[in-house]
Amino acid sequence: MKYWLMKSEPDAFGIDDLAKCPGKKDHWDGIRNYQVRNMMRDEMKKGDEALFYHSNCKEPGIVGIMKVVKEAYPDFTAFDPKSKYYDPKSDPANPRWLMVDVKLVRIFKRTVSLQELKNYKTLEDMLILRRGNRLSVTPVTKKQWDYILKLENKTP
DNA sequence: GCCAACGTTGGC
DNA sequence: GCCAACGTTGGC
Repeated sequence: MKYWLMKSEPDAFGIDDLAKCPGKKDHWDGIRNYQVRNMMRDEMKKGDEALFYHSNCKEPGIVGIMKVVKEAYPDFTAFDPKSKYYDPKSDPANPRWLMVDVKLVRIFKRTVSLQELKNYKTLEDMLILRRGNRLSVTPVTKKQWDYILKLENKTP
C-alpha cells in the first residue's frame, strides 16, 4: 500500500466539500498533468491513503486523510464543453485524462501547515516542500506519513 | 496581486 | 527536435 499527498484549492474543492459528498466519497477530477496522470494510472491502488492538502489559500497545509476507493478511470469532465476542465483533445474513445475516486477518512483536528512542515528534518525530502514543485499529486513515504499523523496531535 | 518556476505549445 | 513565448501554479 502506498501513501500520497493530493492538493486542492479550498475555494474550488476543500475537505469540507468532500465531507458533504454522499458517503463522503467523490471523484478527483481535473488532473491535467501527464506526470500526475501516469502516477495515478500506474501506481495508485485501491486502499492507498492520501493526505488532503489545501493549496493557494490563507493557510496552506494538510487538513485530513482520505482513501483511494476506485482506481484510475477516464475523467469525464474532459468531454464536457461546459466544464472548466474540458479538453477537446481528449477523445472519449481514447481518453487522455484519468481520475480516481476518494473517500474521506477523517478531518484533522488541526491544520498541519506548510510552514510547520518545513521545520522538521524527517520531512525535508517531501516533494511539497521542494521549490517550484507543481505536481498536484505526490508520493509520501511511510516514515513521512507516520510523522505527519503524529504532528496532528502536537501543539504547534 | 506579484512573480518565480515549471509545463505546454507551436513555428521553424 | 529546439526553444521562445505563453499559460498556470501556488507561496508570499
